[in-house]
Amino acid sequence: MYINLHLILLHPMRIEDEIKQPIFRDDFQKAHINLLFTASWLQLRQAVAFKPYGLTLPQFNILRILRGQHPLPATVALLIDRMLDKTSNASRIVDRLEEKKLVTRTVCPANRRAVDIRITVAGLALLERIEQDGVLNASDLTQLNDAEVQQLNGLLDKIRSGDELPGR
Amino acid sequence: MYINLHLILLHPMRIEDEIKQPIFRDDFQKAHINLLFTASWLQLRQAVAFKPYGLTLPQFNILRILRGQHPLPATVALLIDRMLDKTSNASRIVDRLEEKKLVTRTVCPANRRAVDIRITVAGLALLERIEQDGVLNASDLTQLNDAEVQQLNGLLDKIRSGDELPGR
DNA sequence: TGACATTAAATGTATGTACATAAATTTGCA
DNA sequence: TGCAAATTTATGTACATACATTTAATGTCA
Repeated sequence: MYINLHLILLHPMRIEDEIKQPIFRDDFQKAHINLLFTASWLQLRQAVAFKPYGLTLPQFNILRILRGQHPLPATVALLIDRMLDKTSNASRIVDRLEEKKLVTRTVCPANRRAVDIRITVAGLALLERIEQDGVLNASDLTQLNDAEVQQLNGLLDKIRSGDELPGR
Repeated sequence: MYINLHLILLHPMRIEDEIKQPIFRDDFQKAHINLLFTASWLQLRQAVAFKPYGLTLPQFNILRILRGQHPLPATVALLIDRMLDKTSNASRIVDRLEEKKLVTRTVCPANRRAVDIRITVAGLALLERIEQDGVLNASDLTQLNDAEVQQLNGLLDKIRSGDELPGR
């Protein structure tokens, strides 16, 4: 039930082998934990890969959204709309990118409530360097072949299909 | 590439249908995002389910570890060892459980560096109530059948197999 | 014994998430 | 026109993660 993440990160093995509580109730429970655990594993690998560049994952993602817009600006509302998690706080992530001179913030002249956010030359250069170093490829699912990846996508889509959030 | 979590939470659909950037580079990239995304989806469902009980997920997990030890105490070191993420801060999560009178902290008489942490009667009662209300089952992978769940476990195990963390 | 290393927990700092609220601007309509 | 509602961003609080450092107690060994 409870797993030591860093141990597995360094010495990958089947999830049973790291479980302290003896067994899972059933394969469903195992899959549930396995899913959360594998996602953490991927995220930690990514975070470690980005660390040498002084970026966190959310900061990297926002930079990429901004590059997608470049040379047009993005507003905070656009960033929120495109981020993985809608409720996270784009304003403060942009604060940190601004401190590092990777983005600029200017009041939108057409609508003074809004803020135009633009990636800087330094921001573009940093993204390019990260991509040229192959940081993204390092965290790919290289252990799976094409058929397996398609299977996985089907299963994950199915998990989220056909039901509503209970009690809301 | 970037997905609106809360929309999907309320209206599950295939992951392509929520993507703002037009397409994935390939099925591998899609599976990567799909995995992170589905795990967030499960976690958010769980967090929402625990909210009425005034617990966060890490707090709930630590309570369960403590019940597993009960009536013996656990040390902070034992909690860290059994938690999903070894580097998270068990001390401060125990702080919050202690404020809610769900656990007690006493200096270990045999080793005054260590702290004995025990679940209280109120803590045990809360766990029982949560489980009787079926909160755990609500977040199961009910959309999959037995064969699919086994397939999923195999694929997830395979993702983490056979390589080391690059550059560490 | 006493100096030094080791261990266990707590604390500090930076970041991010989740959620509520505030502040400024714009919109819309009586 | 003028005032309420809506929009856009920023801020505040609580909690958690990640990582470094501190504090206290114990262990080791010359």
